[in-house]
Amino acid sequence: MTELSRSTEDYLKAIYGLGRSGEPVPTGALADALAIAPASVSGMVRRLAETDLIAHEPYRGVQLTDAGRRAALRVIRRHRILETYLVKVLAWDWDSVHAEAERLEHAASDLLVARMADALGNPAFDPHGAPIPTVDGEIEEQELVPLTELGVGGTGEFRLVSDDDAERLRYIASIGFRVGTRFELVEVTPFRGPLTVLRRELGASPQLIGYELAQSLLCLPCTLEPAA
Amino acid sequence: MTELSRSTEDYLKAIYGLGRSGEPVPTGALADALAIAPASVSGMVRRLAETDLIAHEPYRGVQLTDAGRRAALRVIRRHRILETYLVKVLAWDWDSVHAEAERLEHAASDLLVARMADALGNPAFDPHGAPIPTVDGEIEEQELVPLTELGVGGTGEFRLVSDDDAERLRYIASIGFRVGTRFELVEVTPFRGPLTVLRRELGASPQLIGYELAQSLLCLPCTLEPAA
DNA sequence: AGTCAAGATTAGGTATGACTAAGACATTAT
DNA sequence: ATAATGTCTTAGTCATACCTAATCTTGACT
Repeated sequence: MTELSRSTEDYLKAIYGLGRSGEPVPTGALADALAIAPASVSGMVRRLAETDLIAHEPYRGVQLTDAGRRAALRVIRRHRILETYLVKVLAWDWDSVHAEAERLEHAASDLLVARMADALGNPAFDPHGAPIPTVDGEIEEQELVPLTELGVGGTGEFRLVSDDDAERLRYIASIGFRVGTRFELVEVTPFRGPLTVLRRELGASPQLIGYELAQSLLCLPCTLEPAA
Repeated sequence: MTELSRSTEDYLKAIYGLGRSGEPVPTGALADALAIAPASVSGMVRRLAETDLIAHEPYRGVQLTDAGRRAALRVIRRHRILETYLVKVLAWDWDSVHAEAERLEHAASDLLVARMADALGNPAFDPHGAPIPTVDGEIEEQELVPLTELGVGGTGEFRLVSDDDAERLRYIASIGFRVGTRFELVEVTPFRGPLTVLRRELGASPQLIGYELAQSLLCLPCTLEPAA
Protein backbone atom coordinates (compact mmCIF):
# COMPACT_ATOMS: atom_id res chain seq x y z
CA MET A 1 0.00 0.00 0.00
CA THR A 2 1.73 3.16 -1.19
CA GLU A 3 1.56 6.46 0.64
CA LEU A 4 -1.53 8.49 -0.19
CA SER A 5 -1.16 12.10 -1.22
CA ARG A 6 -2.49 14.92 0.87
CA SER A 7 -5.14 15.61 -1.74
CA THR A 8 -6.24 12.00 -1.86
CA GLU A 9 -6.66 11.91 1.90
CA ASP A 10 -8.71 15.09 1.81
CA TYR A 11 -11.01 13.68 -0.86
CA LEU A 12 -11.52 10.40 1.00
CA LYS A 13 -12.26 12.23 4.24
CA ALA A 14 -14.78 14.50 2.52
CA ILE A 15 -16.47 11.59 0.74
CA TYR A 16 -16.77 9.74 4.02
CA GLY A 17 -18.33 12.76 5.68
CA LEU A 18 -20.81 13.40 2.90
CA GLY A 19 -21.66 9.76 2.26
CA ARG A 20 -22.73 8.55 5.66
CA SER A 21 -26.33 8.27 4.49
CA GLY A 22 -25.27 5.48 2.16
CA GLU A 23 -26.23 7.47 -0.91
CA PRO A 24 -23.58 8.13 -3.57
CA VAL A 25 -21.93 11.56 -3.15
CA PRO A 26 -22.41 13.87 -6.17
CA THR A 27 -19.13 15.30 -7.37
CA GLY A 28 -20.62 18.76 -7.08
CA ALA A 29 -21.16 18.30 -3.34
CA LEU A 30 -17.56 17.16 -3.08
CA ALA A 31 -16.45 20.25 -4.96
CA ASP A 32 -18.33 22.46 -2.50
CA ALA A 33 -16.95 20.64 0.52
CA LEU A 34 -13.37 20.88 -0.73
CA ALA A 35 -13.73 24.39 -2.18
CA ILE A 36 -12.50 23.15 -5.55
CA ALA A 37 -13.93 23.63 -9.03
CA PRO A 38 -16.32 20.83 -10.07
CA ALA A 39 -14.23 20.04 -13.13
CA SER A 40 -11.17 19.47 -10.98
CA VAL A 41 -13.11 17.01 -8.87
CA SER A 42 -14.10 15.01 -11.95
CA GLY A 43 -10.45 14.63 -12.85
CA MET A 44 -9.41 13.61 -9.36
CA VAL A 45 -12.33 11.24 -9.05
CA ARG A 46 -11.16 9.39 -12.13
CA ARG A 47 -7.73 8.92 -10.60
CA LEU A 48 -9.17 7.74 -7.28
CA ALA A 49 -11.46 5.27 -9.06
CA GLU A 50 -8.49 3.91 -10.99
CA THR A 51 -6.75 3.05 -7.73
CA ASP A 52 -9.92 1.46 -6.38
CA LEU A 53 -10.34 3.79 -3.45
CA ILE A 54 -13.75 4.88 -4.66
CA ALA A 55 -16.42 3.64 -7.08
CA HIS A 56 -17.68 6.22 -9.53
CA GLU A 57 -20.93 6.03 -11.40
CA PRO A 58 -20.79 8.92 -13.89
CA TYR A 59 -23.48 11.52 -13.32
CA ARG A 60 -24.60 9.70 -10.15
CA GLY A 61 -21.82 10.13 -7.67
CA VAL A 62 -19.01 8.36 -5.83
CA GLN A 63 -18.85 5.86 -2.99
CA LEU A 64 -15.94 4.63 -0.95
CA THR A 65 -14.71 1.12 -1.51
CA ASP A 66 -13.64 -0.90 1.52
CA ALA A 67 -10.06 0.20 0.96
CA GLY A 68 -11.20 3.81 0.62
CA ARG A 69 -13.26 3.67 3.79
CA ARG A 70 -10.35 2.20 5.73
CA ALA A 71 -8.06 4.96 4.46
CA ALA A 72 -10.63 7.64 5.29
CA LEU A 73 -11.09 6.32 8.81
CA ARG A 74 -7.32 6.30 9.36
CA VAL A 75 -7.18 9.98 8.44
CA ILE A 76 -10.19 10.78 10.60
CA ARG A 77 -8.65 8.93 13.52
CA ARG A 78 -5.44 10.90 13.11
CA HIS A 79 -7.38 14.17 12.96
CA ARG A 80 -9.45 13.49 16.05
CA ILE A 81 -6.62 12.12 18.16
CA LEU A 82 -4.54 15.16 17.23
CA GLU A 83 -7.36 17.53 18.15
CA THR A 84 -7.87 15.80 21.45
CA TYR A 85 -4.17 15.86 22.22
CA LEU A 86 -3.84 19.54 21.40
CA VAL A 87 -6.78 20.41 23.64
CA LYS A 88 -6.07 18.09 26.54
CA VAL A 89 -2.29 18.19 26.69
CA LEU A 90 -1.26 21.46 25.09
CA ALA A 91 -4.19 23.54 26.40
CA TRP A 92 -5.31 24.51 22.91
CA ASP A 93 -8.76 26.09 22.54
CA TRP A 94 -11.42 23.82 21.07
CA ASP A 95 -12.22 26.42 18.44
CA SER A 96 -8.74 26.65 16.92
CA VAL A 97 -7.52 23.05 16.84
CA HIS A 98 -9.27 22.15 13.61
CA ALA A 99 -6.97 24.01 11.23
CA GLU A 100 -3.84 22.69 12.94
CA ALA A 101 -5.10 19.10 12.94
CA GLU A 102 -6.11 19.50 9.32
CA ARG A 103 -2.45 19.93 8.40
CA LEU A 104 -0.88 17.57 10.91
CA GLU A 105 -3.19 14.68 10.00
CA HIS A 106 -1.29 14.27 6.72
CA ALA A 107 2.14 14.30 8.33
CA ALA A 108 1.70 12.41 11.59
CA SER A 109 2.61 8.73 11.48
CA ASP A 110 0.38 6.02 12.89
CA LEU A 111 3.04 5.49 15.52
CA LEU A 112 2.88 9.09 16.70
CA VAL A 113 -0.89 8.95 16.80
CA ALA A 114 -0.72 5.74 18.81
CA ARG A 115 1.61 7.38 21.33
CA MET A 116 -0.69 10.36 21.66
CA ALA A 117 -3.73 8.11 22.02
CA ASP A 118 -1.97 6.17 24.78
CA ALA A 119 -1.02 9.37 26.57
CA LEU A 120 -4.69 10.33 26.46
CA GLY A 121 -5.95 6.95 27.65
CA ASN A 122 -7.35 6.03 24.23
CA PRO A 123 -10.32 8.39 24.24
CA ALA A 124 -13.49 7.46 22.35
CA PHE A 125 -14.51 11.03 21.53
CA ASP A 126 -12.73 14.19 20.44
CA PRO A 127 -13.24 17.62 22.07
CA HIS A 128 -16.25 18.34 19.86
CA GLY A 129 -17.92 15.05 20.71
CA ALA A 130 -17.08 13.26 17.48
CA PRO A 131 -16.33 9.55 17.86
CA ILE A 132 -12.72 8.53 17.26
CA PRO A 133 -12.31 5.50 14.99
CA THR A 134 -10.25 2.68 16.46
CA VAL A 135 -7.02 1.50 14.92
CA ASP A 136 -9.03 -1.29 13.29
CA GLY A 137 -11.38 1.19 11.65
CA GLU A 138 -14.36 0.67 13.93
CA ILE A 139 -16.39 3.80 14.51
CA GLU A 140 -19.29 4.21 16.86
CA GLU A 141 -22.06 6.07 15.08
CA GLN A 142 -24.28 7.89 17.54
CA GLU A 143 -28.02 8.43 17.22
CA LEU A 144 -28.20 12.16 17.76
CA VAL A 145 -30.78 14.79 16.85
CA PRO A 146 -30.43 18.53 16.37
CA LEU A 147 -31.47 20.53 19.39
CA THR A 148 -34.24 22.04 17.27
CA GLU A 149 -36.00 18.70 17.04
CA LEU A 150 -36.41 18.12 20.72
CA GLY A 151 -39.60 20.22 20.86
CA VAL A 152 -40.86 22.36 23.71
CA GLY A 153 -40.34 20.62 27.01
CA GLY A 154 -37.82 18.26 25.45
CA THR A 155 -34.71 17.42 27.44
CA GLY A 156 -31.36 16.27 26.25
CA GLU A 157 -27.61 16.35 26.46
CA PHE A 158 -25.38 18.30 24.05
CA ARG A 159 -23.12 15.67 22.52
CA LEU A 160 -21.61 16.79 19.20
CA VAL A 161 -20.87 19.79 17.03
CA SER A 162 -18.91 20.08 13.82
CA ASP A 163 -15.35 21.31 14.40
CA ASP A 164 -14.91 23.28 11.20
CA ASP A 165 -16.33 26.68 12.15
CA ALA A 166 -14.14 28.40 14.72
CA GLU A 167 -16.51 31.35 15.07
CA ARG A 168 -19.41 29.08 15.98
CA LEU A 169 -17.33 27.06 18.42
CA ARG A 170 -16.16 30.22 20.13
CA TYR A 171 -19.74 31.37 20.52
CA ILE A 172 -20.94 28.03 21.86
CA ALA A 173 -18.23 28.09 24.49
CA SER A 174 -18.98 31.71 25.35
CA ILE A 175 -22.56 30.84 26.32
CA GLY A 176 -21.34 28.12 28.63
CA PHE A 177 -22.09 25.09 26.50
CA ARG A 178 -19.74 22.11 26.69
CA VAL A 179 -20.05 18.61 25.33
CA GLY A 180 -22.12 16.90 28.01
CA THR A 181 -24.17 19.93 29.03
CA ARG A 182 -27.72 18.82 29.86
CA PHE A 183 -30.68 21.07 29.35
CA GLU A 184 -34.39 21.46 28.86
CA LEU A 185 -35.84 23.22 25.84
CA VAL A 186 -38.25 25.62 27.52
CA GLU A 187 -39.62 27.68 24.71
CA VAL A 188 -39.60 27.84 20.93
CA THR A 189 -40.64 30.97 19.11
CA PRO A 190 -42.40 30.44 15.79
CA PHE A 191 -40.88 30.98 12.36
CA ARG A 192 -37.45 29.51 13.17
CA GLY A 193 -36.66 32.26 15.60
CA PRO A 194 -34.65 31.89 18.81
CA LEU A 195 -35.12 28.93 21.13
CA THR A 196 -34.98 29.25 24.87
CA VAL A 197 -32.95 26.64 26.63
CA LEU A 198 -32.70 26.06 30.35
CA ARG A 199 -29.49 24.45 31.50
CA ARG A 200 -30.03 22.16 34.46
CA GLU A 201 -26.41 21.55 35.41
CA LEU A 202 -25.80 25.18 36.07
CA GLY A 203 -29.18 25.84 37.64
CA ALA A 204 -28.84 28.95 35.56
CA SER A 205 -31.28 31.29 33.97
CA PRO A 206 -32.65 30.33 30.54
CA GLN A 207 -30.44 30.85 27.54
CA LEU A 208 -31.59 32.13 24.16
CA ILE A 209 -30.17 30.27 21.17
CA GLY A 210 -30.67 31.12 17.50
CA TYR A 211 -32.33 28.53 15.29
CA GLU A 212 -29.42 28.15 12.87
CA LEU A 213 -26.99 27.55 15.71
CA ALA A 214 -29.37 25.16 17.48
CA GLN A 215 -29.53 23.02 14.36
CA SER A 216 -25.81 22.43 14.59
CA LEU A 217 -25.99 21.25 18.20
CA LEU A 218 -26.52 17.50 18.07
CA CYS A 219 -28.06 16.07 21.18
CA LEU A 220 -28.91 12.84 22.90
CA PRO A 221 -32.52 13.01 24.11
CA CYS A 222 -32.70 11.91 27.73
CA THR A 223 -34.67 12.50 30.90
CA LEU A 224 -33.07 14.87 33.36
CA GLU A 225 -32.61 13.36 36.78
CA PRO A 226 -32.32 15.90 39.56
CA ALA A 227 -28.71 17.07 39.57
CA ALA A 228 -26.41 14.83 41.61
CA MET B 1 5.29 36.54 3.01
CA THR B 2 3.48 33.65 1.36
CA GLU B 3 3.58 30.09 2.61
CA LEU B 4 6.66 28.21 1.46
CA SER B 5 6.30 24.81 -0.16
CA ARG B 6 7.60 21.68 1.45
CA SER B 7 10.27 21.43 -1.21
CA THR B 8 11.38 25.01 -0.72
CA GLU B 9 11.78 24.47 3.00
CA ASP B 10 13.82 21.34 2.40
CA TYR B 11 16.15 23.17 0.02
CA LEU B 12 16.65 26.08 2.40
CA LYS B 13 17.36 23.74 5.28
CA ALA B 14 19.88 21.78 3.23
CA ILE B 15 21.59 24.93 1.97
CA TYR B 16 21.87 26.21 5.53
CA GLY B 17 23.41 22.94 6.66
CA LEU B 18 25.92 22.78 3.82
CA GLY B 19 26.78 26.46 3.83
CA ARG B 20 27.84 27.11 7.37
CA SER B 21 31.44 27.53 6.29
CA GLY B 22 30.42 30.69 4.45
CA GLU B 23 31.38 29.22 1.09
CA PRO B 24 28.74 29.04 -1.65
CA VAL B 25 27.11 25.61 -1.82
CA PRO B 26 27.59 23.82 -5.18
CA THR B 27 24.32 22.63 -6.62
CA GLY B 28 25.78 19.16 -6.90
CA ALA B 29 26.30 18.99 -3.15
CA LEU B 30 22.71 20.08 -2.73
CA ALA B 31 21.59 17.36 -5.11
CA ASP B 32 23.44 14.76 -3.04
CA ALA B 33 22.05 16.05 0.22
CA LEU B 34 18.48 16.05 -1.08
CA ALA B 35 18.84 12.83 -3.10
CA ILE B 36 17.65 14.64 -6.21
CA ALA B 37 19.12 14.75 -9.71
CA PRO B 38 21.52 17.70 -10.25
CA ALA B 39 19.45 18.99 -13.15
CA SER B 40 16.37 19.20 -10.94
CA VAL B 41 18.32 21.26 -8.44
CA SER B 42 19.31 23.75 -11.14
CA GLY B 43 15.66 24.31 -11.95
CA MET B 44 14.60 24.70 -8.36
CA VAL B 45 17.54 26.98 -7.62
CA ARG B 46 16.39 29.33 -10.36
CA ARG B 47 12.93 29.55 -8.77
CA LEU B 48 14.37 30.13 -5.30
CA ALA B 49 16.65 32.85 -6.62
CA GLU B 50 13.70 34.54 -8.32
CA THR B 51 11.94 34.83 -4.98
CA ASP B 52 15.12 36.16 -3.35
CA LEU B 53 15.51 33.37 -0.86
CA ILE B 54 18.92 32.49 -2.23
CA ALA B 55 21.60 34.11 -4.38
CA HIS B 56 22.87 31.99 -7.22
CA GLU B 57 26.13 32.46 -9.03
CA PRO B 58 26.03 30.05 -11.98
CA TYR B 59 28.70 27.36 -11.86
CA ARG B 60 29.80 28.62 -8.40
CA GLY B 61 27.00 27.78 -6.03
CA VAL B 62 24.20 29.21 -3.94
CA GLN B 63 24.03 31.21 -0.73
CA LEU B 64 21.09 32.07 1.48
CA THR B 65 19.88 35.64 1.52
CA ASP B 66 18.80 37.12 4.84
CA ALA B 67 15.20 36.14 4.08
CA GLY B 68 16.33 32.64 3.14
CA ARG B 69 18.37 32.24 6.29
CA ARG B 70 15.45 33.37 8.44
CA ALA B 71 13.17 30.87 6.73
CA ALA B 72 15.73 28.08 7.09
CA LEU B 73 16.16 28.78 10.79
CA ARG B 74 12.40 28.73 11.30
CA VAL B 75 12.25 25.26 9.78
CA ILE B 76 15.25 24.10 11.79
CA ARG B 77 13.69 25.44 14.98
CA ARG B 78 10.49 23.56 14.23
CA HIS B 79 12.42 20.38 13.53
CA ARG B 80 14.46 20.52 16.69
CA ILE B 81 11.64 21.51 19.00
CA LEU B 82 9.56 18.69 17.56
CA GLU B 83 12.36 16.19 18.07
CA THR B 84 12.88 17.34 21.63
CA TYR B 85 9.16 17.14 22.35
CA LEU B 86 8.83 13.65 20.92
CA VAL B 87 11.75 12.41 22.99
CA LYS B 88 11.04 14.22 26.25
CA VAL B 89 7.26 14.10 26.36
CA LEU B 90 6.23 11.15 24.23
CA ALA B 91 9.14 8.88 25.18
CA TRP B 92 10.30 8.50 21.59
CA ASP B 93 13.74 6.98 20.96
CA TRP B 94 16.39 9.47 19.91
CA ASP B 95 17.21 7.36 16.87
CA SER B 96 13.74 7.39 15.32
CA VAL B 97 12.51 10.96 15.85
CA HIS B 98 14.29 12.39 12.83
CA ALA B 99 11.99 10.96 10.16
CA GLU B 100 8.87 11.97 12.05
CA ALA B 101 10.13 15.52 12.68
CA GLU B 102 11.15 15.74 9.04
CA ARG B 103 7.50 15.47 8.04
CA LEU B 104 5.93 17.37 10.91
CA GLU B 105 8.24 20.37 10.51
CA HIS B 106 6.37 21.34 7.34
CA ALA B 107 2.93 21.04 8.89
CA ALA B 108 3.34 22.35 12.43
CA SER B 109 2.44 25.99 12.95
CA ASP B 110 4.65 28.42 14.80
CA LEU B 111 1.98 28.51 17.48
CA LEU B 112 2.14 24.75 18.03
CA VAL B 113 5.92 24.88 18.17
CA ALA B 114 5.73 27.70 20.68
CA ARG B 115 3.39 25.67 22.89
CA MET B 116 5.70 22.67 22.72
CA ALA B 117 8.73 24.81 23.47
CA ASP B 118 6.96 26.27 26.49
CA ALA B 119 6.00 22.81 27.72
CA LEU B 120 9.68 21.87 27.46
CA GLY B 121 10.92 25.02 29.21
CA ASN B 122 12.36 26.49 26.02
CA PRO B 123 15.32 24.16 25.64
CA ALA B 124 18.49 25.38 23.96
CA PHE B 125 19.52 22.00 22.52
CA ASP B 126 17.73 19.07 20.93
CA PRO B 127 18.23 15.42 21.95
CA HIS B 128 21.25 15.08 19.66
CA GLY B 129 22.90 18.17 21.07
CA ALA B 130 22.10 20.50 18.17
CA PRO B 131 21.36 24.08 19.18
CA ILE B 132 17.73 25.18 18.73
CA PRO B 133 17.35 28.57 17.01
CA THR B 134 15.30 31.09 18.94
CA VAL B 135 12.08 32.53 17.59
CA ASP B 136 14.09 35.55 16.47
CA GLY B 137 16.45 33.38 14.44
CA GLU B 138 19.40 33.49 16.79
CA ILE B 139 21.44 30.31 16.85
CA GLU B 140 24.33 29.50 19.10
CA GLU B 141 27.11 27.96 17.04
CA GLN B 142 29.29 25.75 19.16
CA GLU B 143 33.03 25.26 18.76
CA LEU B 144 33.22 21.49 18.65
CA VAL B 145 35.77 19.05 17.33
CA PRO B 146 35.43 15.43 16.21
CA LEU B 147 36.46 12.95 18.86
CA THR B 148 39.22 11.83 16.53
CA GLU B 149 40.98 15.15 16.87
CA LEU B 150 41.39 15.08 20.61
CA GLY B 151 44.57 13.01 20.39
CA VAL B 152 45.81 10.39 22.81
CA GLY B 153 45.27 11.52 26.38
CA GLY B 154 42.78 14.14 25.25
CA THR B 155 39.68 14.62 27.33
CA GLY B 156 36.31 15.98 26.35
CA GLU B 157 32.58 15.88 26.52
CA PHE B 158 30.37 14.38 23.81
CA ARG B 159 28.11 17.22 22.74
CA LEU B 160 26.61 16.71 19.27
CA VAL B 161 25.87 14.12 16.63
CA SER B 162 23.91 14.37 13.40
CA ASP B 163 20.36 13.06 13.77
CA ASP B 164 19.94 11.66 10.29
CA ASP B 165 21.33 8.16 10.65
CA ALA B 166 19.12 6.03 12.89
CA GLU B 167 21.49 3.07 12.75
CA ARG B 168 24.39 5.15 14.02
CA LEU B 169 22.32 6.72 16.77
CA ARG B 170 21.13 3.31 17.92
CA TYR B 171 24.71 2.10 18.10
CA ILE B 172 25.91 5.15 20.00
CA ALA B 173 23.19 4.67 22.58
CA SER B 174 23.94 0.96 22.81
CA ILE B 175 27.52 1.65 23.90
CA GLY B 176 26.31 3.94 26.65
CA PHE B 177 27.07 7.29 25.05
CA ARG B 178 24.72 10.16 25.74
CA VAL B 179 25.03 13.85 25.00
CA GLY B 180 27.10 15.09 27.94
CA THR B 181 29.12 11.92 28.42
CA ARG B 182 32.68 12.84 29.45
CA PHE B 183 35.62 10.70 28.56
CA GLU B 184 39.33 10.41 28.01
CA LEU B 185 40.80 9.18 24.75
CA VAL B 186 43.19 6.53 25.98
CA GLU B 187 44.58 4.98 22.87
CA VAL B 188 44.58 5.46 19.11
CA THR B 189 45.64 2.71 16.79
CA PRO B 190 47.40 3.82 13.62
CA PHE B 191 45.89 3.94 10.15
CA ARG B 192 42.44 5.19 11.19
CA GLY B 193 41.69 2.08 13.15
CA PRO B 194 39.66 1.87 16.37
CA LEU B 195 40.09 4.39 19.17
CA THR B 196 39.94 3.42 22.80
CA VAL B 197 37.88 5.71 24.97
CA LEU B 198 37.63 5.62 28.74
CA ARG B 199 34.41 6.99 30.12
CA ARG B 200 34.94 8.77 33.42
CA GLU B 201 31.31 9.24 34.43
CA LEU B 202 30.69 5.53 34.47
CA GLY B 203 34.02 4.61 35.91
CA ALA B 204 33.74 1.91 33.33
CA SER B 205 36.18 -0.12 31.39
CA PRO B 206 37.60 1.37 28.18
CA GLN B 207 35.41 1.37 25.11
CA LEU B 208 36.55 0.70 21.57
CA ILE B 209 35.15 3.06 18.94
CA GLY B 210 35.66 2.86 15.19
CA TYR B 211 37.30 5.79 13.45
CA GLU B 212 34.40 6.59 11.13
CA LEU B 213 32.00 6.69 14.03
CA ALA B 214 34.36 8.74 16.18
CA GLN B 215 34.55 11.37 13.47
CA SER B 216 30.80 11.92 13.79
CA LEU B 217 30.98 12.46 17.55
CA LEU B 218 31.52 16.17 18.07
CA CYS B 219 33.04 17.04 21.38
CA LEU B 220 33.90 19.93 23.62
CA PRO B 221 37.48 19.55 24.79
CA CYS B 222 37.65 20.01 28.55
CA THR B 223 39.61 18.87 31.56
CA LEU B 224 37.99 16.12 33.56
CA GLU B 225 37.54 17.01 37.19
CA PRO B 226 37.30 14.04 39.50
CA ALA B 227 33.69 12.81 39.23
CA ALA B 228 31.31 14.58 41.61
C1' DA C 1 47.30 27.82 -25.61
C1' DG C 2 44.60 23.59 -26.31
C1' DT C 3 42.38 19.62 -24.52
C1' DC C 4 39.76 17.03 -21.27
C1' DA C 5 37.01 15.72 -17.33
C1' DA C 6 33.99 17.07 -13.80
C1' DG C 7 30.41 19.51 -12.71
C1' DA C 8 26.41 22.71 -13.92
C1' DT C 9 22.95 24.08 -16.90
C1' DT C 10 19.47 23.89 -20.51
C1' DA C 11 16.05 21.32 -23.14
C1' DG C 12 12.38 18.39 -23.26
C1' DG C 13 9.31 15.18 -20.88
C1' DT C 14 6.26 13.16 -16.88
C1' DA C 15 3.01 13.21 -12.92
C1' DT C 16 -0.03 15.57 -9.77
C1' DG C 17 -3.59 18.53 -9.06
C1' DA C 18 -5.53 22.73 -9.71
C1' DC C 19 -8.11 26.11 -13.30
C1' DT C 20 -11.59 27.88 -17.23
C1' DA C 21 -14.49 27.11 -21.07
C1' DA C 22 -17.24 24.26 -23.61
C1' DG C 23 -19.93 20.24 -24.42
C1' DA C 24 -22.83 16.10 -22.63
C1' DC C 25 -26.27 14.24 -19.75
C1' DA C 26 -30.40 13.93 -16.76
C1' DT C 27 -34.33 15.95 -14.83
C1' DT C 28 -38.05 18.76 -14.71
C1' DA C 29 -41.44 21.78 -16.95
C1' DT C 30 -44.14 22.82 -20.99
C1' DA D 1 -42.15 14.73 -26.86
C1' DT D 2 -39.34 18.47 -26.52
C1' DA D 3 -37.18 22.37 -24.44
C1' DA D 4 -35.02 24.47 -20.53
C1' DT D 5 -32.16 24.03 -16.49
C1' DG D 6 -28.77 22.54 -13.72
C1' DT D 7 -25.26 19.31 -12.97
C1' DC D 8 -21.37 16.56 -14.57
C1' DT D 9 -17.64 15.63 -17.62
C1' DT D 10 -14.20 16.44 -21.24
C1' DA D 11 -10.68 19.28 -23.28
C1' DG D 12 -7.05 22.17 -22.93
C1' DT D 13 -3.88 25.04 -19.80
C1' DC D 14 -0.91 26.13 -15.94
C1' DA D 15 2.27 25.60 -11.85
C1' DT D 16 5.19 22.72 -9.16
C1' DA D 17 8.79 19.68 -8.98
C1' DC D 18 10.76 15.81 -10.46
C1' DC D 19 13.33 12.99 -14.38
C1' DT D 20 16.92 11.85 -18.50
C1' DA D 21 19.77 13.31 -22.15
C1' DA D 22 22.43 16.64 -24.19
C1' DT D 23 25.12 20.86 -23.93
C1' DC D 24 27.90 24.22 -21.89
C1' DT D 25 31.65 26.14 -18.22
C1' DT D 26 35.34 25.89 -15.49
C1' DG D 27 39.62 24.68 -14.17
C1' DA D 28 43.46 21.66 -14.45
C1' DC D 29 47.05 19.40 -17.16
C1' DT D 30 49.95 18.92 -20.94
